[in-house]
Amino acid sequence: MSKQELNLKELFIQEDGLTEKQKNILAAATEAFAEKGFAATSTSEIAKKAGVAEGTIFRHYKTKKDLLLSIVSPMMVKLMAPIIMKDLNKVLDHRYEKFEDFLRAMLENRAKFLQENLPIIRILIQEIPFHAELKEQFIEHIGIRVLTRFKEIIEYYQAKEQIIDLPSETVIRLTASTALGLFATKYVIAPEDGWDECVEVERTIQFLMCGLSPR
Amino acid sequence: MSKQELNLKELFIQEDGLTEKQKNILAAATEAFAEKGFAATSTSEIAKKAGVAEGTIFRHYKTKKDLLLSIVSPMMVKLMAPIIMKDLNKVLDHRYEKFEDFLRAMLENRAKFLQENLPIIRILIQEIPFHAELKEQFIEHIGIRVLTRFKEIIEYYQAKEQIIDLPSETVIRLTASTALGLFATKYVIAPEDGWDECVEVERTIQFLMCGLSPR
Amino acid sequence: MSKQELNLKELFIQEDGLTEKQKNILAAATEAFAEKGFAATSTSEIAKKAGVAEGTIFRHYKTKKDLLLSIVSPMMVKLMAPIIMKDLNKVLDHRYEKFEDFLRAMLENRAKFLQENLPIIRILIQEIPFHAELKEQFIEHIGIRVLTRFKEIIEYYQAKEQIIDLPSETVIRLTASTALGLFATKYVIAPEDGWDECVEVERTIQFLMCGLSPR
Amino acid sequence: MSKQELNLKELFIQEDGLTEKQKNILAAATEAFAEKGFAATSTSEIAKKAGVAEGTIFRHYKTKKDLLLSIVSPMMVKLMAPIIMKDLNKVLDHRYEKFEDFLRAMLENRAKFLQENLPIIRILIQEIPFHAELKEQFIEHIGIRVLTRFKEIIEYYQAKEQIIDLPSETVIRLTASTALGLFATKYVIAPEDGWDECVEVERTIQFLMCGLSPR
DNA sequence: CATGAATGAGTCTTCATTCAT
DNA sequence: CATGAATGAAGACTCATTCAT
Repeated sequence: MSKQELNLKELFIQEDGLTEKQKNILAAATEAFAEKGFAATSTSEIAKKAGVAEGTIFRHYKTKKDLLLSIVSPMMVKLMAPIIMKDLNKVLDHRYEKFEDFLRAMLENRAKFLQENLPIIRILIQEIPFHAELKEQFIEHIGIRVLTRFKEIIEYYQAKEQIIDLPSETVIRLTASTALGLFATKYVIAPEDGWDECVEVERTIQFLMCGLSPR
Repeated sequence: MSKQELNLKELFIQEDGLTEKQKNILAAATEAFAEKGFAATSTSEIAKKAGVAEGTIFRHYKTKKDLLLSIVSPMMVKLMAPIIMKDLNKVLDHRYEKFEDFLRAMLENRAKFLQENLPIIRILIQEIPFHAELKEQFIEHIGIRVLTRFKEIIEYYQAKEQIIDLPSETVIRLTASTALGLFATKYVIAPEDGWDECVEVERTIQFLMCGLSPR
Repeated sequence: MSKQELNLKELFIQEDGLTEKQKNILAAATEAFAEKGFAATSTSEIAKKAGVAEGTIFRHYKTKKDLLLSIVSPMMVKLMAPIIMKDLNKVLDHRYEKFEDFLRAMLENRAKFLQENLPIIRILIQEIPFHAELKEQFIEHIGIRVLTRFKEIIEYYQAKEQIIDLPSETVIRLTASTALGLFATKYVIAPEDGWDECVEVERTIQFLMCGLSPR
Repeated sequence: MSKQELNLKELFIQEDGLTEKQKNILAAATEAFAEKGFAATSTSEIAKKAGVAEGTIFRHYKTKKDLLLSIVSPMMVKLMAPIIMKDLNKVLDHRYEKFEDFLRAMLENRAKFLQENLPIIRILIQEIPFHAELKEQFIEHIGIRVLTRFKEIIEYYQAKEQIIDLPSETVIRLTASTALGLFATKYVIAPEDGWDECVEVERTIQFLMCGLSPR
């Protein structure tokens, strides 16, 4: 069993009511889906990787798609949204006086979340275009709820005249693009050359602060 | 035949040395791959959609993967890289005195390119993680060549002290993230609510100009 | 189910660890291969004849060629070589004083073996030219081992001055040709007219005895 | 074009009324059939090897099987039988006084014939079991006619009391087996070790002379 | 005549899923 | 609960053959 696999198993270990075999299946499926894509992964492959019989998969997950949803949905429903909410509360409770501090805290926090859930997020991003349920769930759990939350925050800092008075959607778009670009560079492109995370994060924050400063 | 299909056929009509059937196949495959993904699309499906026998596909494209590469490779090799190069030359030849003008021109030009090649670019983005050849081609044709060109341009404007003196890679990252975020919002997220393209483009440019202005 | 098929099934019934379906598959494949040749037999045909789903064949035999080897290899590895060895020991242990007695015993024994394994031997003979693995196995199991054994026997009778003092390879060639010609006539050519086996065997033995008598 | 191929083309060059392309097709098909078997050879393969378009094959030979028969039938109808007859006449005209001389002449003559037509004879042997037409033709052209001729000859020498007074069929069987075994050893088995043709031929003749001598 | 694009039935093989053990 | 043999529909791909050029 590879190191990667072990990490994946740990991801599902906190889940309750899951037998050892179920965790194995989820871990194996996650690894395979992330690597080859949902459609190109066979259930027999997952079974072999998980060390269970093919039938066992279907005892726990009615269909292959069910298995996908069982991996990806909780990530949105149970993990992502609540964590975000909780974190956001923390963020606000701390009452970061400056938008810059809020930004720095968020970036750090999301970076950690990403790091820990990379394979599942990969699957989510790759499969969303092909599965209507996923798209709906995403819009419901992430889209609407998270967006609403962010709007409040943006408006909070706009009221304090720390950031430019554009529509909050636009501010979120610009901020999110910049942040996602940072993470994408780190995980998709960077590996090769010298990537100094801290420095790049700081540059990104300064860029955002300047770009969003009130005119 | 749907309107979408007709548009796709037009995309391949300019290609020379392709029979009518080949163009049908490419259009059908492009539509299907973009819609369901490469792995989830069957060759029989493509054949039906293209109005040809399944065998006909394999007369022209040795394997299903060959068909994918025949759609996506020219997009990189023949279309993307050269167009970018040519456009960039135009950009520089025009000697946009201000970085802002360059930015505006680029954004407009790329938006048009995207619009015209959306389905193929979709496929490219979705399939790159699963096909080593695509990744290699992308790095070779887009990654290295385009990046090099952009570096020169960034350094040109840095020398003119119009933009901040960060490493050109960082400037490119920030600019590209913001631009891609703009396009992504337009194509993936926006459709629903009122999206005023011109305004958003202008806001994005202002954001970039401020974010990248020399301190 | 034809009588032939039943006979074939009996051939595989002694094999252990084979399910009923596997035996059906082997019997059906043997019959089909013998009748139409390996390349001209389709797996769907075998499945139908065996009364199983096509997928079932591939659960037990990874490829069609695997199925061929599973029929033909054991015939060489497990059956032919050992039986020959055992029989030859019996032959020598009986210490047939006269070469003629040895010849008669061998002919009778091999005739029985042939009779029982005719279809598989047909396949073996027909497919050997097209499958390198078969050729190699044949050389290893039959060619070298059997030939070595025969040489010893020939030399034994040469030492006793019962047969002519030619190179043992030549004696084996002449004897084998004559024996195989006998069997070939029986199975390939004869069926039609009156074929008195006993008489022909005796004539063949007399022919060999005279042909190989010391000058 | 390989040396083998050139030889094969020469084989068909004497045929009249055949265009260059037809000869190419026959040569290519002969080589391919002999190498991989009829069923495992595709017409496209033959077309490529012959340097013609696929359609060209079907212009000259209605079906693939037709092509097989066009290669193999003349070998029996035009070449084999007549040659045998003519040769046999020569043999008898020479009035070989001794059976031994006849045997030696025949062996030499057939060896040459085999040598020159090896690939086609290979195909004939391999495909006869699977094609009823071939079997019929063989029986008609070779079986009956040749057998009848040989019978006369055997009886001729029996009358002269040079060979044993067994049924002529039996004498032919014994002689043919021995001769075929000689050729088989030469072409199928021998290549490896030192095979002294002349010596082996002589030994074979002596073996036959002794085996068939009147008691 | 020769071509080679087109065909669609057919090939081997894989798949998700079921069910008796 | 877990298993893995069994399934048959579907997958990618090949084939012999046809026909317009």
